[in-house]
Amino acid sequence: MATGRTHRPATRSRGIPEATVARLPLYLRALTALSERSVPTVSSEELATAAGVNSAKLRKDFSYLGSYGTRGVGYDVEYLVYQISRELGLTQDWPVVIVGIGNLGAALANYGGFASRGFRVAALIDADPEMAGKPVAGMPVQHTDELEKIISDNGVSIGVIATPAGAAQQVCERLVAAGVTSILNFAPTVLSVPDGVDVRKVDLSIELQILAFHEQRKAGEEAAAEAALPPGERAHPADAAAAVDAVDAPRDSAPPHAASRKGPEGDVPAVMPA
Amino acid sequence: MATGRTHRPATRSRGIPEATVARLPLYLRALTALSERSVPTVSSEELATAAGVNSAKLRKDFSYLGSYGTRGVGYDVEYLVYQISRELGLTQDWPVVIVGIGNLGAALANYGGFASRGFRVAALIDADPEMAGKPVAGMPVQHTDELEKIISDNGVSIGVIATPAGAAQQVCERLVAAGVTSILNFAPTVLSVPDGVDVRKVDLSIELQILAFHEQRKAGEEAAAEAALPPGERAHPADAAAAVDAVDAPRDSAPPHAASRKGPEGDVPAVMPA
DNA sequence: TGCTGTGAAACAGTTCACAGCG
DNA sequence: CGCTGTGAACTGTTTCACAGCA
Repeated sequence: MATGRTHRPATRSRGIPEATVARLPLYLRALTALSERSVPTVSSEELATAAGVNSAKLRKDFSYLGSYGTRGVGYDVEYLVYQISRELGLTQDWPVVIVGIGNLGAALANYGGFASRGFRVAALIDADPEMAGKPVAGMPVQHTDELEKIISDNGVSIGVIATPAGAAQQVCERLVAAGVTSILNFAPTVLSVPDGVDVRKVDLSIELQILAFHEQRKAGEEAAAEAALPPGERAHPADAAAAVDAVDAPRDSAPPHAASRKGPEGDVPAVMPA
Repeated sequence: MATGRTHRPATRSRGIPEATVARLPLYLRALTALSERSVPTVSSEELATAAGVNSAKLRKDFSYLGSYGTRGVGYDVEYLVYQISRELGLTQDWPVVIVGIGNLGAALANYGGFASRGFRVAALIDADPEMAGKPVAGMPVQHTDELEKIISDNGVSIGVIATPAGAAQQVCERLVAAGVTSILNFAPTVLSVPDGVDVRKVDLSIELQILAFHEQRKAGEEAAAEAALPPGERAHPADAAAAVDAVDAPRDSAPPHAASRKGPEGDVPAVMPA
């Protein structure tokens, strides 16, 4: 996902693993909730539950930041909130621009969670001249022509792309040329960026497709369980899934395109060839 | 993220790694684009570039699905589209419900990428009686009271939660009780679900926070480069980041809460203790 | 005593590099 | 000869289990 690690020769310390970084916001959210309830301290166990991870992982994660806990007691909530915020760079304000004010862009502009944690929407930008001047989330939409000026006037380094796929790469290039070095991409396309620019993507339909994969597999397992095949050469889950498939029959798109192929077994894979 | 792997003792084959599954939609998208341009075959190199990964990874990924390529030539685009679609379970139709028709929910309802790849929005559900009956994306919003009936009447197994955080867990429980086994959660909260239910989450502010982390680090590295400290005991990037911090001064939230702490070095870590 | 912090083991994912097939 | 398919090495992440401190 995020790319462009500036090759640091691992000079000991301060190499916080990417996986850990990705969880810090989760911990922060849980801690903020505790803080609001004026809970003074938490154990790794409690906090881990609240954040939806296991406690060993949480402790390991925190160990990369330093020794902020007290043995026998736990972690001081306020202090941890501060340390994690600082580590994430949230003790400063990050102006962001949102480019592409369609349904999604507008929803993002209205999303409160943005402002609440160190991010400030500096501008909304859209290519449609009709949109220009119209208020969205209490802020006038500006035209793409202004993009470069907006970026430099506001010192924006984080851009959010919510344009259609076709426009994304071009917008991305303009953002980068204007000085943006981190991009959150909602357009369903791969962005190519120069080294040193980070891109993270959020793709709704990809997430659904991943769920569908697991869903299909579950259906397969049920079927397999019900079928109660004789043991020995037991069917593996995918067979059952394939069976379900056969019942439903291929829906749209490319039909099997004849045999003459060497997939595991024509189209309905049985047991993998040894 | 996705949980509830039904412990299969790895009876050889058909254990497609989660990381690979997460990339299949990416390959599929790239392949679909090629297919539309009537490109008959691609090499791993070309396809990898289009999908934004490296070719070794792509070949390894495909090797989990079977041997679908031709040595010396590449992959047949149409055939691969079909195989990946099938593997992902997209040869069947998945009805989904969207719960929570606020800005984001409405944007999701209007999002075309849903329908285009095997997913069909079966219903839009909201708790607000005012919303009931109103058309969103050409479809009347239904009240939460109908949730259970909608799920079972349509055989929905995938639910999308776009409610405020406070309502998410409750909605989740109702969805699960009604038969949903895969959930895509946009609410900024941790959902707890029984075994066998998959949850994937999309959290805008988390993505931004991860970007902020890297952004801060970049700023730190620049500063370190400019400062040109004497070599030998070279400052590591975090020091510079801390320095930036000091200039900006802690913004909102918890102040340092005094010394008496054993973090790397009080509040402004210098060089890590040996 | 109860909890953190962390080495060490286990596991997952990526990259390398090349054998082997069309 | 060019490209796939894949063992093997490597890198990153998670989990275990327990020493050690408050």
